Amino acid sequence: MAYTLSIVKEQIVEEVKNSIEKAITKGEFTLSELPEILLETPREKQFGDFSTNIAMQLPKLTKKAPRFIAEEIVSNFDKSKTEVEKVEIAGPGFINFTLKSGWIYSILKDIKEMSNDYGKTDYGKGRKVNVEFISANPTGPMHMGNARGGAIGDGMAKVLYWSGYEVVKEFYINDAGNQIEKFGQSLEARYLQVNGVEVEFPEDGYKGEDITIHMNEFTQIHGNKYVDYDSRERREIFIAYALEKNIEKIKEDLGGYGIEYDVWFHESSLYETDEVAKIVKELSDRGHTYEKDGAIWFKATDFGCEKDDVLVRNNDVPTYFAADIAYHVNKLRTRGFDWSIDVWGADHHGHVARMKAALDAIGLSGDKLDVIIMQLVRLVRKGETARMSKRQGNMVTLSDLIEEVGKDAARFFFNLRSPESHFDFDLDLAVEESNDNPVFYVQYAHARISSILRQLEEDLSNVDVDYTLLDTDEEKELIRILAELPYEIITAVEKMDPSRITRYAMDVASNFHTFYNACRVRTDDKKLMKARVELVKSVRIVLKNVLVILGIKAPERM
RNA sequence: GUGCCCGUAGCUCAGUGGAUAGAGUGGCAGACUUCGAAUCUGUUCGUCGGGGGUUCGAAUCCCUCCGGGCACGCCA
Repeated sequence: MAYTLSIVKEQIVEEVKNSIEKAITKGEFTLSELPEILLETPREKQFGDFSTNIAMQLPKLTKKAPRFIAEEIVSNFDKSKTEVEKVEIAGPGFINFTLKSGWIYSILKDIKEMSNDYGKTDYGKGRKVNVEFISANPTGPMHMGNARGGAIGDGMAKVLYWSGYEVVKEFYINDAGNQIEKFGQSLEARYLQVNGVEVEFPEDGYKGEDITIHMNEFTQIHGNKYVDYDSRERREIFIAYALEKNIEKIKEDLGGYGIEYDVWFHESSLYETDEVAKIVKELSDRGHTYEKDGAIWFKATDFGCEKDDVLVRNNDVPTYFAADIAYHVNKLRTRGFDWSIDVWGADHHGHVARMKAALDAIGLSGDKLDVIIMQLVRLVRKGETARMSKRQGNMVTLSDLIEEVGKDAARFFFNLRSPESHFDFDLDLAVEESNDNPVFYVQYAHARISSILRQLEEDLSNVDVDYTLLDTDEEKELIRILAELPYEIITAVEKMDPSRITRYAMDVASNFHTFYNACRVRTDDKKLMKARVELVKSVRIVLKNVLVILGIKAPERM
């Protein structure tokens, strides 16, 4: 999967290295270690196709002026080994390369050959990575924060896959622990109320209407016979019933949101297999725990954390933290993932350091875990921010959102900003201006191309393709953007930010629309027309691939 | 109080050591007898939160202060 662009860049980097070595051989300067040579694309066209700042990196190491070094590199640079036409020194010591005009056209050949795979690389070398996201509590429906996590997590999984990783998408079902207890108490109270028994509702219980609905339906099916049951027993029955319903609903909603998981991992399974107890014992055996006030503590402070944390409470019930350690050990050791990426809300950021510390303590490197912390979504309604709480039951659910703004818009919108940006979701605006949503801008470009290709049915198969006819600024600029796709995807992986792909999509669409208004595809000049048809086809491939990554439809008509 | 995230155009955000800080949106002025005007073109808009420092060069790195969010539990 060697793309034209990477070959062209590599040649230049190699030749810059050679030039520096030649200068050293001639005794112009000395250098113990050569820093990495980076080629960047200059903002201004006048500075050529690529530039490097290497001459400005070297003064410290060589004790020579940057311009002197730049001149040495340029005078030793052998253009014939590259696609370079012109080398210039500019500003404080930039070396700017202008390429021969024909080089970009082979990008179009790359795209045509790889088609639906264009953009894929072997960057990840098949390393196994687990992406865990949303992992909403199954005690109720998913909310807008989960929607953001879903768009980010699924997008992240896609760019990893496109970069040559072996990816597993996973949902961690928190079906154990304290909140399940509360869930059971809430269900029980509603059941009794539904059946005419006056009881007080638990103060910190789940107040959402969904709890009552569950128990209404349950009563219709099973009647009121549980009124006289043992409390503990009936709670378990209610929990099992409602949990299954909720998980079903979560799967259904996520299907409507375009997200399919490979693995649904039950927290409760970690207790069934005793993995939680085993991991606590393993930490103890390694000497990283102690007892205090009847509880077992993890010595997180030994691993750079600010305070220690409880693993097992004084009532012998393990904490969520203990289960989470067992879960990550299960991912990284039992199942052998090389890398675990979790998407968490900002309210959990304090958990990151101790989680990594625990993995270090267990002898697995905490570096194998990366957590994408996304800032919380704040809901704005009628200009006012609304607090959302599952227990208060006043939230906007994922299915509400999809119903109002549509799957594509929601997916696009939640991947518009980088995860760490604070995000105000103005519901009124999203509903009211849904036609102005940028998702349509990108989809429109795809539909427009499809329309063009539908209409240009004239048989051009006898005409040879001559890409060099595509020589306007708009055409060349468009081709350059198309060439970036594989690197944009890799950058999204490196920065752990799939929203880069959304912005890239808009960039492609924008350049296409500009081209469309400047150049006519249908012309009397059949050779030119053929070349433009091929260009337009390439744009469609890139748009489609990008929309696949984002989980958004690429419509042929709209 | 301590830790983390954020502060860039009227608004929403890119840019995290390079050249004259960019998009979208809004405002203004234009472009369809011609491949889809859900589009395009031009134009307006900046104490990069304030101050100090590091260096050839800082929105970007360091220090400090201000403002907003989150966390600091034997909750998850």
